[in-house]
Amino acid sequence: MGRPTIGDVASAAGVTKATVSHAFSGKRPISEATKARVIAAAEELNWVPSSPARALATRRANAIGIVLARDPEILASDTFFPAFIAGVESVLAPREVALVLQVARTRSGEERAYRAIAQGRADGVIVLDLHQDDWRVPLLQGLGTPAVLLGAYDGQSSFSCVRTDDAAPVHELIDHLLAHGHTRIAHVSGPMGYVHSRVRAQAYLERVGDEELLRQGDFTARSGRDLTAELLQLPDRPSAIVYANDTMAIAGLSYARSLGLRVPDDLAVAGFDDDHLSAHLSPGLTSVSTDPHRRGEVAAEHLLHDIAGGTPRSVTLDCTRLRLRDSTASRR
Amino acid sequence: MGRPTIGDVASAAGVTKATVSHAFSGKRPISEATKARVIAAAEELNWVPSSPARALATRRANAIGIVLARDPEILASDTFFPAFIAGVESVLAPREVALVLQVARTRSGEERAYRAIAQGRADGVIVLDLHQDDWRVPLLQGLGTPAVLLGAYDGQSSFSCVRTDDAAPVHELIDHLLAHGHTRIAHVSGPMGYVHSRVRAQAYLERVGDEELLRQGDFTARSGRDLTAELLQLPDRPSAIVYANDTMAIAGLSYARSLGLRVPDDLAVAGFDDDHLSAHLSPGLTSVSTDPHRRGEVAAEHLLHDIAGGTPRSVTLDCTRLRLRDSTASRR
DNA sequence: TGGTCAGAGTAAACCGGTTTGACAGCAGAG
DNA sequence: CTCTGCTGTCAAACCGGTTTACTCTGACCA
Repeated sequence: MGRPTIGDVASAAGVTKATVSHAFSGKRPISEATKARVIAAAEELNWVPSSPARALATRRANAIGIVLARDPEILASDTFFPAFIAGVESVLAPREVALVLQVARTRSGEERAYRAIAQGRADGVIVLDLHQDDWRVPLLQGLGTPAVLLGAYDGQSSFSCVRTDDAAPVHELIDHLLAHGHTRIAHVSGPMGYVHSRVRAQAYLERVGDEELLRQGDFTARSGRDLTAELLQLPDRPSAIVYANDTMAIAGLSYARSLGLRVPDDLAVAGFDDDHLSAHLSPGLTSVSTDPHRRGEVAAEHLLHDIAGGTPRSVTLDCTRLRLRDSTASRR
Repeated sequence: MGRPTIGDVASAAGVTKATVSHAFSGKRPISEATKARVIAAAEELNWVPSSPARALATRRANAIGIVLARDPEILASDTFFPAFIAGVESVLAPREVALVLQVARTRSGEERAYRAIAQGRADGVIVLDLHQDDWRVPLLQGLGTPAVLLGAYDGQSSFSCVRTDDAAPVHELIDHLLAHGHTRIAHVSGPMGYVHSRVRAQAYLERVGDEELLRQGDFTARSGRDLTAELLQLPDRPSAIVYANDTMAIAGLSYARSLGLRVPDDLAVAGFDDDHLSAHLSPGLTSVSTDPHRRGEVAAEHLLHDIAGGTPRSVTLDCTRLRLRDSTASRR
């Protein structure tokens, strides 16, 4: 005999499947005596309801999904992701909801993954790394799957949104640099397709005015290094570089140093994300902490709320903070 | 009408459910003409088979599980985890197998999670953070669930094992320190319940001989700091400290510096795990890289192999490498 | 004394797939 | 000309739960 089924429990307790089901769900009154017998039998047999069977019958997977389009390699060096997942799980775990993770490399694979989720693998999804006019939003809307968008979506959507104010800390940072005498401030952004990259770059431009010192990177250490090299070769090189994440900032910082430049005296450097080691670098790396843990919690809460039938709500979290450290200390 | 079912596709194509199923699975011969009609109908309706239904019928979830007993907070600052997941996913993604992640805080929650997986949420599990005589091994054996153990399990088990040689790089490191004149070398370990912590500590003891300078930490920055403080207060304080992970090492390093000690001149420091930023610290942190990505790949491959009915196999990967950097440079 | 109603439980339908057994039609062998 | 075998399809059973419709008691009320 394989794993025990509800039928085994039922006959062990001398009742029918329906009674066992009701005894556990409480959706129908069951006498105390019977309930006790059922529970004892279930315990005896070590019965746990089959989740596919339950999912099929209730149309609830008791799971939420996240589809990652990122290259697994990039995932690995990302500081945002584990903290975000941890936040999500801290909400999911007590309710015994599982998290289904799927990585897709191609657009069609990604689409299949979302479809698979929509038809039963999970009850809803959290959408990360929003693009402008992201195609996933209409897709999910068409599929009728509850979803929570992380970041600002500018189109129409009936989904909950969890936003943060990324512009404010960038403004604050640039104002700080300007106030300390920097006149040529560069920015190494993330891919402009991402809404969050664009918002940061936009905030930079609002203060700096033109795109002369704006370079588009891709969040990898390699691009941080290469674009730093490019910027430092300019005839009138920047005295400060603001990167869209810490990984690029650190790669840039190391490279500048390898040229003999001193940080912050010859070049001020700032990142974004506040990797947990950034405070321990030497000099400490100025960065913007974004509390991905909290964002994970809130996103998960909103999603569960929507799945339960609540009306989608959008929030803007106040959780971005500029962390000034020595890499942008005053110039002597 | 809700999402299309196989029945909708069948009637659209003018055949029965069985024919649709066979047309896709190829388990029975179907004429080219019919097959084309079925596929067209499915495409037209945007049909994707319901995974709970399929899972129920085939007893295959097409997913593998990982249960994390770690506190979500610790997860967030862990460098091993995202890279490991990335490795796992790089094997899973092309086969369209999903990864089900469950975090449990209590022992009973953890047990429920494993039971839930065993009865259908997933087809197998990867077991992380092995303890000595880990209770999960007999549990999973009893449940009959395929599993892959990450690390050495000393008891009997019929599971595949993916091991690494953690002792060799520790030996190499300590020999290096001894060769450079260090006589008092301390070790801040992880919790001794973990096999990997124990292996590292054991390797340390094999070279150092006694436990006087061995302290048990818990992988958090806080414990790294506190135990460093304790060690540095000793009358005959150590000249080198080897930590069981980078997070503790960095916290210890910062603390030592805050006391005015110079690294490596007054105190040599080494970590374990080789966080991607460790090479960029200043001084660069000596550490041991363990290639979690590769371990994830291999673990996933073994698990899929076992799920498919293969006989479990154990491997020892040669993927730990000592990375000597300035934090343990020669004393002047 | 008959009617209503709540409580406890049963039997069967259903969720959406897969798989098995049966069968019709047709080709080739004996 | 029948028998066998193969191809292509259908109908029904099955996976393991949940849910609905229904039955049977016994208590309460008028």
